[in-house]
Amino acid sequence: MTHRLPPIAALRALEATSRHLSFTRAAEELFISQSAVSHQIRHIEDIWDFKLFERQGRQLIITKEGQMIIPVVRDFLGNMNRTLNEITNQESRTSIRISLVQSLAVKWLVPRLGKFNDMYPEISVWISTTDELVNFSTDEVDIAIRLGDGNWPDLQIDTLLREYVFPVCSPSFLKRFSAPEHPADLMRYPLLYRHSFDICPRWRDWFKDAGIAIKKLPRGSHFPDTAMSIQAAIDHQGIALARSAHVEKDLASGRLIKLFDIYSESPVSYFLICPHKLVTQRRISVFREWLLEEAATSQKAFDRVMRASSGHQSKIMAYGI
Amino acid sequence: MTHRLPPIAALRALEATSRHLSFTRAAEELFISQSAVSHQIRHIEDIWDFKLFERQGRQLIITKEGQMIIPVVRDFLGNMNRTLNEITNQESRTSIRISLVQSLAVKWLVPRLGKFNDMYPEISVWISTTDELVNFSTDEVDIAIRLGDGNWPDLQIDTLLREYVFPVCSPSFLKRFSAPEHPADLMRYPLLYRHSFDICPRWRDWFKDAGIAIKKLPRGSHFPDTAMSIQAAIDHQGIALARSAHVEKDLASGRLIKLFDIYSESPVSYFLICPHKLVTQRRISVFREWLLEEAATSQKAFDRVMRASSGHQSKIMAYGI
DNA sequence: TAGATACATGAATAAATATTCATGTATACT
DNA sequence: AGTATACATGAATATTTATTCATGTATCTA
Repeated sequence: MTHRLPPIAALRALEATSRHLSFTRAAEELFISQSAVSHQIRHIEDIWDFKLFERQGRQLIITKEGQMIIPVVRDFLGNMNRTLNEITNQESRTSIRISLVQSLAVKWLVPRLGKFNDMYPEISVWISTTDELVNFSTDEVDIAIRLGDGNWPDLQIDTLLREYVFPVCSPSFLKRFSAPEHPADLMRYPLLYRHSFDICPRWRDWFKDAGIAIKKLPRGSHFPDTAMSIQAAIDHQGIALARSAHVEKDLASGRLIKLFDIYSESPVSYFLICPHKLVTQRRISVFREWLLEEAATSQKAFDRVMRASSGHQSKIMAYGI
Repeated sequence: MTHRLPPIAALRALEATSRHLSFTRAAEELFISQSAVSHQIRHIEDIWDFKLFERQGRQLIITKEGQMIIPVVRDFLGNMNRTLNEITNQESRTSIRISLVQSLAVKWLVPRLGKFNDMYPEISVWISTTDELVNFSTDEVDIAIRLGDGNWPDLQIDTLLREYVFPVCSPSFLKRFSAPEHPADLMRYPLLYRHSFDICPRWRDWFKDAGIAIKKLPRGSHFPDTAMSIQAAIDHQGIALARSAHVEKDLASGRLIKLFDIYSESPVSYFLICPHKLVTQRRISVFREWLLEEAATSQKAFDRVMRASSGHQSKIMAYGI
C-alpha cells in the first residue's frame, strides 16, 4: 500500500518548522508568510491524519509521529542537495551555458563552435543571447562573454578580444556608387545603423574621431543588432560600421570590404567571465582554454590586418582615452 | 544553495522507470500513460539540466547522474512508506475504538475496563454505543461487540458470551409483594419492559417458553434499553427480564435476585469482531485477548450459577432451537 | 488590562502540476 | 517493405499547489 505524500514545498516547511519550533521563523527562512507555513503543515496533517505538532499556547511540540517522520524528510532533503551539488560540481555535468550578445554569437562564436564540438563531443554548449548584463546567481548561465571595461567584481575575468572599428560595405555596393575618397564622402552614402546601445560604437562617434563635423547623419536603415546591420551591408544596402570580430570571416571571404585605412580601437573589449567556483570544472576549463585560444588567433589576424593598413597611411583614432 | 526539486509524482515516475527501464512499463505500474511518464522524466531533466536516461533506440540506459540520484529517491520513497506504515499500524497508534450496545457497555464492559487500563495505561479505549450494526469501512471503529448469530462475512469473529435469560428483581421488592411461587404468578406483578428490539429476548417469549398462555401482558414501565430496565429493577420498581452478562455484578452484590430456577439460553450470543488486518496490531491483539479472558471468566460464572439452579429443579427452556 | 505575539482560518488568485490525446520519429522485427 | 513497438512532442484541460491578505483566537508580557 502506497501512502500519499505531500508536495515538496510542504516537506520543506515541515523540516524548517521542526528546527525552529515556530511557524513564523520557519516562514522567514523560507521567504514566505507564516500563514503559508501554517497551511502547509495543516495540509500534511490532513493528508496523513495525524498531528505533527501539538500546539500548546504559542509553543509547538513535536508529536511522536512527527519525531518519526521528520528525520526521513530531513535525510531526503539533505541527501538530494548533497547529491545534486556533487553532480553539479563535477565533470558529470555535460553542458555549458554561455551568454553573449547576438552579433558576436552569430559572427564569431557559432562559426567556430564546430571545432570545439569535434574536440569535446561529450560537452554540449547552450548559447543564450542578450544585450543585458548577466547575473550568475539568478540566470541559468555558467559563463559569459561581455562587452565592457572589464571591471566586474568577484568574477574570473579574461580579456578575449580587443576590437577595431571601421566602415565596411560590399564590393557590388562600391561598384554601383563609386568608391568614396575621403571619410567625409560617407555623408553622401546610405549608412546602416544599429539601434542605440550605450557601449556600442556609433557612426556619430566615428565621424567625430575622424575629425569630421556633422550636423545631421545621412538617412539609412536601423537594425536591432550589429549582426543584422552587417548582413545588410553584405546585401549591398549600405555602409555599416563594423567591429573586427564581427567581420573577420566576411572580410576574408570578400563579401565585405573595409573602407579606407582608417580605424579606431574600441574603448571597450570583449571579456570572458565566469564565477570563480566554476573555473576548476573540466567542462568549463577546457571551454575557456579553447575560447581564449580562438580569440588569440582572431586577435592576431585583426592586428595583422590593421598593421598592414598602417603601412599604407592608416590613421589610428583613439576613442576618448 | 538549495536546488529546486521536482514534484513527488515525477520522483515516483523516475524510481519506477529506473526499475523497469521502460516508460511504458513504469506507466503501467503507476496507472498512467506512457506519455505522462515521458513528460515527467523530461521535466526532471529540464529542472536539473542533465539527463537521467540515455535513449538508445527503444532502450533506456541510466546515466551517471541517474545512477547517483535514483538511490536517493528510492530510499526516500521507501523510508516514507515504511515510516508511515509504522505510524499507521503500530503501538504509536494508542487508541482503540470499540462499539457495542449500551447495556453491555454499562453493565459489563465499563465495570471491567479499569483492569485493562491498569494493565495497559498507554492504550486508551474509546467506547461508542449503538444498537445498529457496525460498518468497519465507514465507521470510525476498530473493534465491535455484536449481538447476533455470528454470521458476518470477512471479519475476524470470536464468541464472547452466551447468555441466559431469566427474571430478576430486588430483595426489597420481594419483601413488599411476597415471592411468586410459580412463573404464572408473574402475571400479577409489574413487569419491566425493554422497548422492542428484534433480537432481544422479550417477556412474551419467556412466558411462551415457560408454557404459560397469556392474553395480555401485565402493565409495567417501558425502557429504551436493557440497562435501564435492570436499573429500575434494582430500584424496586418491578421485575425485569435479565440476561446473564447484564446482571452478573448485581446478582453477586445482592442488589438483584434471580427468580425461580428457570432460565433459557439466548438464541443469539455476543461476538467480538474486527477486520482481519487489525488483529496483528498490538493494541488490538492485547485488547482482544483481555476481552476474551474476561468473557471466559464471566461465562464460567454464569454456567456455575445455572448449574447450581439445575440441581434445584431448574427447567431449561430452549428458544426455538 | 492593554498591547504584543503567534498560530489558525477562509477566501481569492495565479501558477504549477498532472495528466490525456493525437501524432511524430525512430528502432526492431518479420 | 510493412508492421509493431516505444519514446517524444505539443496542445489542451482539469486539478492541485502555493501562496497572500484579512482577520480570528488564544497566549504572553509589562
